[in-house]
Amino acid sequence: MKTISIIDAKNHIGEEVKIGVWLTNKRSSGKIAFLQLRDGTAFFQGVVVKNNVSEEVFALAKEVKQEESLYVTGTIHEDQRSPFGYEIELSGIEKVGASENYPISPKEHGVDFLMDHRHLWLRSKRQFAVMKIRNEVIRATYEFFNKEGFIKIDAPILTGSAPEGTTELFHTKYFDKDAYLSQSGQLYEEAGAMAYGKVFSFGPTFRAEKSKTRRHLIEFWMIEPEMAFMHQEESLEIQERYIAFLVQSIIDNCTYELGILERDVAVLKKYTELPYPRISYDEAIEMLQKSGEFSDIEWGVDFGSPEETYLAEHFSKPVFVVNYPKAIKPFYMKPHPTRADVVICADLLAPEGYGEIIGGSERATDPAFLETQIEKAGLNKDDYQWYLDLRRYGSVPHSGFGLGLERAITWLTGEEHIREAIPFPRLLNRIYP
RNA sequence: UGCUCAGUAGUUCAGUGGUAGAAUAAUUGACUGUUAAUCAAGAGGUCGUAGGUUCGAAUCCUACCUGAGCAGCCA
Repeated sequence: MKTISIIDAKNHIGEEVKIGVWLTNKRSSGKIAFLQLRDGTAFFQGVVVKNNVSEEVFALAKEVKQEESLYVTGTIHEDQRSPFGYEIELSGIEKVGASENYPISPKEHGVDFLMDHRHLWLRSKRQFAVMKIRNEVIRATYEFFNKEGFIKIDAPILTGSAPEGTTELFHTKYFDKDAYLSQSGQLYEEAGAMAYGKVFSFGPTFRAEKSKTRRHLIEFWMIEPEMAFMHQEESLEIQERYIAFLVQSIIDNCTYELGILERDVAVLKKYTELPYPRISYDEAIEMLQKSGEFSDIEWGVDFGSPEETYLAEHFSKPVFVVNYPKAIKPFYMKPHPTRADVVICADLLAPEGYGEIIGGSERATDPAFLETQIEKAGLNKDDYQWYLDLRRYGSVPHSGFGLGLERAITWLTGEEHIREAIPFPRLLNRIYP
């Protein structure tokens, strides 16, 4: 007898098969029992008919408990009554691991309770769907950048330099020296781009900010491409192609999961249509000033979350906001050739109020300019000598961007909160489990 | 970090000064197509913690702890 996965049930209609499963729920009557089963690939139902099985098997079907692990054997059937389309009529049940008083019931639970049981919550259907989509986004990311000629260059997680705002960095020791957990791999990716042309990183980043919103994690994963011999406009084209590719990949490969989440595929489909609109920071300020709601906003300030949502609502697709004031952006961004007060950069705002998912820019290439910038930002020049070397030895125009993985997943899945886009979220004051 | 709200049964909540409640889960029983199944039964509590007011506090007051939502910061 073949051992199969639930997701492959459609290829085994009429066959007797064996599956290793967990019980998610159970309904039974005197002569029939319905066991809701999951195996990590999908969810479907096992039917046990009293007259067709031994007394022992039916008795076992009646007493099996939520989240007990089982080997079940039976015959796969197509069935219109099943939301999954297929069922298994069981002939045998073998208990593998017991489960007493499983804490998560099919009914409602509060956030705190679920977060304390995150290790078990992951078994639930919605969490399953989100994690599968997360996996598809990661898989599609590798596919996209490989096919575009990028290579993956891993940035270090422990860094020795201490930028000015150390309050938002996690401090640790590196033997007898100070060290900090990475909050971006970008500067290292620039070194990678000068070595290998087009590179990207994918790794965890850490921000010790006291952020407490539905869009922030303390530990999150970032995808940071960096491209040599590339100006802003070409970078924006790669960014929008990348996002469209992610959307198309989950439409193609996550139909079942999107169905579980009740995510409207027609809405997602619109996000694959390129190009995405581009507006300048200046135009964005004008839109906000005319809005009524934000009419007192002045040129030079950064947008808050309500402003980003307002801007994004005016477009049915993600929108690039380009060329922000120099004063509110990091030291490494390239100054605008004709406007001293802005830099060449772009943020990509997701629709539906999900906020900024990409931040990127063209990078400054002049070593003297960068040195001044580093001083102005109050950073230690010695820590950045290696970074300045990148401009001393064959500097070229180059651009890069960073995508917040969990932000993108929250948006793509239509979830309410970023904490559900990562298996074990690290949130303000929450590091268990 | 600020503002707002909330901590009562395993869970989700009601109870706003006078005997601690419901639903659901778990347990036991009934039921041949259930989909958060249904029906019946019994069981389940240091009302976040510490003080205070009162004849009497889950309820009013003070402090603290914990969580959530929003904001700032950002991806």
